[in-house]
Amino acid sequence: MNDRMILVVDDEYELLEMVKSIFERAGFTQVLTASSGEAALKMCKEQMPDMMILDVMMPGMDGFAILKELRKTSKIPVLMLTARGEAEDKFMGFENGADDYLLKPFLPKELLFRVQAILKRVYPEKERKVFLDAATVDLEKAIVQRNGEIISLTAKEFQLFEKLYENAGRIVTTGSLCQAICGDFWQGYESTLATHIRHLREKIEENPSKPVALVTIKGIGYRLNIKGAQT
Amino acid sequence: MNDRMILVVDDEYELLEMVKSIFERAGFTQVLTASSGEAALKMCKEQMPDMMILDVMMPGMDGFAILKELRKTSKIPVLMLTARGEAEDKFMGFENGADDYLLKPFLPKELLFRVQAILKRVYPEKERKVFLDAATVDLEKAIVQRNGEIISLTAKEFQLFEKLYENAGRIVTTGSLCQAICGDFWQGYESTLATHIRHLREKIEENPSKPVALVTIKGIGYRLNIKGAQT
DNA sequence: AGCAAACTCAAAGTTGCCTCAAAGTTATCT
DNA sequence: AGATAACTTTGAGGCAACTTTGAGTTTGCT
Repeated sequence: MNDRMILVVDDEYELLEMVKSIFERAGFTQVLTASSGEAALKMCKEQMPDMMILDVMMPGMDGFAILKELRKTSKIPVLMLTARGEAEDKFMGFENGADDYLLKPFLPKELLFRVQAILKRVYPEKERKVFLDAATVDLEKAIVQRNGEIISLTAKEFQLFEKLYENAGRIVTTGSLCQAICGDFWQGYESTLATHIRHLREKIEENPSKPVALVTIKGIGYRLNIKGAQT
Repeated sequence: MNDRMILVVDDEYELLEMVKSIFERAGFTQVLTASSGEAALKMCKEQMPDMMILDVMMPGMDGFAILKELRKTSKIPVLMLTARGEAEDKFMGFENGADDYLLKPFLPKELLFRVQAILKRVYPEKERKVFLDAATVDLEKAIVQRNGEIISLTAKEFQLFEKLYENAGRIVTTGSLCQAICGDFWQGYESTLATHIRHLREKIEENPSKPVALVTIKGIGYRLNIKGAQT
């Protein structure tokens, strides 16, 4: 879904992989990594990523030096990762042109949210709205508009809708949907999924019992019908 | 965004670029540079900048000479940069018509702050007001107007509101808000944040227990809804 | 120093999302 | 048509997150 290119820079292999997987799990398809300042700067020139995640503490060229060098030629947004001891240095990072910073250790959710906030701010997209038969869903704000009324989606409902929207017009299996909501070990979650489907229908359908947009494909799964694209 | 035109005058390329990037990162879109007194004076005539940053120590025409010459024709505000040794000269600068001075080396934040203070003083802006569902917040004065009543915000409440306002319409994570208020080591501050949220709601909401403007996004953070931009 | 306002934090109270099960309904197959 | 499997619908319980209150501490002002 999210096709922005992200460059993660850190000397620790562990952290590099962790951050990379956080983004990949979130649907980012282009995640580059670099383990030194030199490599990072080179990659920046060649690949032109949309955003950089930069660890401050690195041997050789540290995060600040990299940032300073980078700023001579590029304005791409940077989020810095700093450890506890480096507290006051971080101000330097901010003033030198970092867009945000995060203290280690951090929650994956926190990192994702901040990166997405920066991306939205720097590359303002047109509204990501999905038009359905009876309602309109705003993917930015996770809200539904129906009859002028504004209804907000819960976390699970939103995940569910996103998964369906990614495959709009096509059938999505029950297992696939369960996985999108509750992760890998979803066996036995089917009945709960049904409840979420119900709740989502109550928000996006004119008549939840006679669904038009989110239809059941018996024995297989569900399909979301959106307006403007039909098959 | 700040669209005031700023002219930076210095003979050192490094400093020139640094100052320029400080302003550009802060949202200034028109930053000119000049590396000699002659060039600076010429630019002043042609471009009519709104403000000048002037280094005292320069070969040829020094800062004082430039300022003296400038004042024959212009009243634009000037902030002078002086090195430590030139401390007493500062009085000369002041008397010659400088609006402020700053000792090198300085923190970018400090420079920005002073420049913005001067700009506000010299070019008083229209009111920066935020309209909410039940109240109006004045960002200059840090006060809230509701039902004709005037309520002032405390420091933390104001910081909190500013952070939310910067991201108006978007979700701001709890961590981000804590960070904005109490700095870096915010883990464990969440419950205090909740209290500030409560107090802020008591000031800006009609019914703090049924918030309309400052809404909770369960599990993630909060969002500020402002009037005039909504869908 | 003394006071008031602001801040912090913990503890109790509340909300609402998620889950799951049980009963009802619909589609499909023979 | 009847049987069966799949899906729908409802409701109740649990739990984590959020709210609210109050009391203690700090801060800033006179």
